[in-house]
Amino acid sequence: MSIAITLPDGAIKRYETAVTGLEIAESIASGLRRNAVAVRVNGEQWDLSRPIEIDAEVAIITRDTEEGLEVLRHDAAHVMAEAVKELYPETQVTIGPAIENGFYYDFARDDAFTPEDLEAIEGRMKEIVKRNEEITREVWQRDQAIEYFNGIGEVYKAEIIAEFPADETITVYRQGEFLDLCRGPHLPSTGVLRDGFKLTKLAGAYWRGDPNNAQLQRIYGTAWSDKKQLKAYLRRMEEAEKRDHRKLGKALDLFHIQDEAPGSVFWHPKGWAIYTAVQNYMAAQQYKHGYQEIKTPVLVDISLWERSGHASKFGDDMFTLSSDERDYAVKPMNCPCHVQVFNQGLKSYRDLPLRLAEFGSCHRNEMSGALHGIMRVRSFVQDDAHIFCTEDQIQSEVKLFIDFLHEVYRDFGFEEIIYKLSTRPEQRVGEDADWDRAEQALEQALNDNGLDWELQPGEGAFYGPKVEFSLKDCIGRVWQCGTIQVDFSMPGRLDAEYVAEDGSKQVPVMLHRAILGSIERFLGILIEQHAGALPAWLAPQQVMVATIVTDANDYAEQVQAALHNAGIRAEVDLRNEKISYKVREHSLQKIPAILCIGQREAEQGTVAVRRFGSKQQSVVPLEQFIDEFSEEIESKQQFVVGE
RNA sequence: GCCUGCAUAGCUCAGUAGGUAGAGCAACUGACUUGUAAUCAGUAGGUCGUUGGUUCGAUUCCGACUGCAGGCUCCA
Repeated sequence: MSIAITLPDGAIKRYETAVTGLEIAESIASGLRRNAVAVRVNGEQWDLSRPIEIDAEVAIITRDTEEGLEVLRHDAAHVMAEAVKELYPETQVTIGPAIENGFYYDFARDDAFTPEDLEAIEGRMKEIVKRNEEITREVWQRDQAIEYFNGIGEVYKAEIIAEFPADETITVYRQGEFLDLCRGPHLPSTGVLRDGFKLTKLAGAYWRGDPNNAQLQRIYGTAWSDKKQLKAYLRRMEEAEKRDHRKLGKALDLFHIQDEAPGSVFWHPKGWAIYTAVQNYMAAQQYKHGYQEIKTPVLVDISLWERSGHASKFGDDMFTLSSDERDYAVKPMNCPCHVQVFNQGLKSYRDLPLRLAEFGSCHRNEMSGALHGIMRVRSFVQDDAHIFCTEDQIQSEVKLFIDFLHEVYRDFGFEEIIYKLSTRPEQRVGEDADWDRAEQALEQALNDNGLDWELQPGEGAFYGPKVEFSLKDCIGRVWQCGTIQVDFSMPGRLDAEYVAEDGSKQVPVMLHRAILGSIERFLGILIEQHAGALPAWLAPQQVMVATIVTDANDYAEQVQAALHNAGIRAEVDLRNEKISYKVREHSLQKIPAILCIGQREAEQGTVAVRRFGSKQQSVVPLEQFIDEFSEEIESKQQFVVGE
């Protein structure tokens, strides 16, 4: 018998007997063996120590690759579980996967883990790594495994295994005294994990993600190929946290939130300047793209929400109030109101597609634990719009919308967009045939645009499937911003109709769509994306005119007036302070341009320009600066480092 | 809503093994007229989130509440 092993470079190695990944790695280079964490055999991940007995394509997985890191992180979870079992034997283990940048493990235990426990666990993990326990794979019968785990009091593990088919064999991994159900692969021994890991946080998590189940204790950690990588990651996170919109919102005096209005934002002058800049931009864009802007009431009788179906599904999350013996809801969304506008007067097929847009002020009683800065609030404004169209027009409208969204995101400097298609949920309204067509229309539009999208089965809205467009915040959390949703149900429920070509009355299809989503959330992400240093067209203060001597005050005010005349947001700083003091302060405020004005500038009609992010100055005539800066605003240029 | 943690001056934070608190910056006053990331001196500023309890005495210990943070769940 001879086994042919094909390596990634096409080379073929022959072995007389079964060979392990570790042996193959060793035979290629000792460095490769040192960095090996697992092996890919015919596309499947295997343990390095598992004998390969047939001809196979084999690739060694090393610790510095994404795939290798995933193996390391998964092992870190197991080592953590072993440490927890050693320190707190009464604890039950449940599941512990690798995740982006790290891993977690969910434990069941009556006493809560404390931050001090975390240190102890991490210390024990290091010991386990030092012990370098061999990790071995064993194949068990399902029933044998259930019996074993129940026998040692690990009922969660037994429950997981009990869901496998009765005749299925399962794999368990043994390291020291610790035995865990696992598909693998795992490292040959705990020492291979090395020291690039750290436990980071403690959290509650429901068993199987269901709030009706017991709440487990989840310990998160991060793991990297070595300590250097770990430190680099921790430094990156530290840097990223400086971009947090809540910190910048305070430091740059943009907004605040206070106890009396949880989940609602108090916008300060500078924050509101950004807000209006964004909203005005969107209004102009929507007009350009064939939308008509409307405004609908915030307080609407509850009966409308009962007819639309929102009251029964979201009643608990709606703010309601009574007055003059009528019950009202503070609108949580705009669509039923937009249908009311559509319903005024008789509509013809010639009116379609009809695109109604609104900066709709919405309130939702979000759970207290869900609130997050200005990203997740109870009071927000959507750049909402509803497109009333025929079924034939869905495809092209969705395509137009995606192009529109891309144009907007590009202007704001967003390159990385996450696309998701969410399909029919269990609790829904409408016919399955309609859902079929709606889902296909969205999928088709995504594919026509050549986008790389992810399917989220069952995550659609109750009235229709949706495409979500998400962006990441400073530490990589994903937030949904844009969306487009196909709705075959609500127009009918709310009696919308139009006269078709043949004179018959038809129910239009409604597309719900938003590009920014919640303006509040979008601004939070925008602030983080730019670390507070917004490009000139969005900066709340675009130019600061700072005097060097009081003799230049008059000229500085003339400069400010000239900037105002050119439509530039400019402030003037006449304080009796040194110019370096003013430069420092306005630089910390991340103002795009500081114009320093001294005796010379006053005499020559020039300005000394210092752009944010640069230590250079250039002295130019005032008119030239205004022209160039206006052009920069006009073209929505991204952040520019000055000459 | 659930789990864990946190709440001290306008901001960032220190502190009290239980005896009603301190720094830097900001603010205010004065001096300095200044050329590109902090001029100097002085003054003022806090019911230590709210509320019960233990105690001779609570900002500190315990409980409740509110809010915030990180997760979980939810997200029309």
